[in-house]
Amino acid sequence: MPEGHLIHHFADRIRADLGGTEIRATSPQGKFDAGALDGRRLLDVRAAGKHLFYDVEDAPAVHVHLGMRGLFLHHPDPTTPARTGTRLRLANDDAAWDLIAPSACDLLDAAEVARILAKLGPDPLGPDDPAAAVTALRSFRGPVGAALLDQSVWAGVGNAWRAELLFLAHLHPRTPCADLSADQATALWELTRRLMALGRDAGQVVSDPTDPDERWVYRRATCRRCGTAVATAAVAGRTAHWCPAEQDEQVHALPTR
DNA sequence: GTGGCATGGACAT
DNA sequence: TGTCCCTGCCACA
Repeated sequence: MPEGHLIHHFADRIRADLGGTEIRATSPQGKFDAGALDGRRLLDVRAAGKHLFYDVEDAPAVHVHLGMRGLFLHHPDPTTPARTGTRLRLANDDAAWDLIAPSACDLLDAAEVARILAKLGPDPLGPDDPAAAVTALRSFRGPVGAALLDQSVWAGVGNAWRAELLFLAHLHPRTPCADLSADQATALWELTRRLMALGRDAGQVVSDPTDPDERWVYRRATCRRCGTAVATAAVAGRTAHWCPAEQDEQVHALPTR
């Protein structure tokens, strides 16, 4: 679940529930020292790609990364007991938000936060910067299927989005980025922004707005559009899914640059 | 009950 | 490229 759209989704919800209020911070699991945050005001909750930051008044920032297995749990009743293994609970009188199994939950100073942000490429759910996004994608040395997972190219895309976006763009995951035309790269960026924004608001991957629970190729046996058996192979170390009938290897079909 | 896999990424090699 | 780490879910005994 935790690709960039969900991180933005949770940042929006947690900000709405807890932002601007004094929070109680605890670590039911005991693996995090919440003392520096407890009783202080939560100023903001920010998402950048797959990273989330809590800005707390007069305290270091909390950097959260869910990795593959982390999750946020919302409790409308803040007295609900936390499940065992809850790394961090932030609560006020109206709600509690629990963080489970993150790959990162650290207190960072401003320089360390800046260092993380500096490594990230344009975020499709951040301010629109098509020129930077297109340049980053087209100058990547490798296939587009690897570029989309590289957070320094675009920040927030994960394996599920990679599969669905490349399907909709008719791009084979092994298409070299150097072969992408500016128009293709721009179209892919715009598609990514549009769908990930729907995904952020819905709290799930949305690759067909008319049927948000469906996928075109990701983890499917057959292509939802044409029925061809979905092909899979590791691209950049993760399983890529594509429709061999609709996503040609573009070795010869070379677009204008 | 067990084992394998996974929507991620850091680090060693 | 391989290894490791955070846990949940599923298929299979």
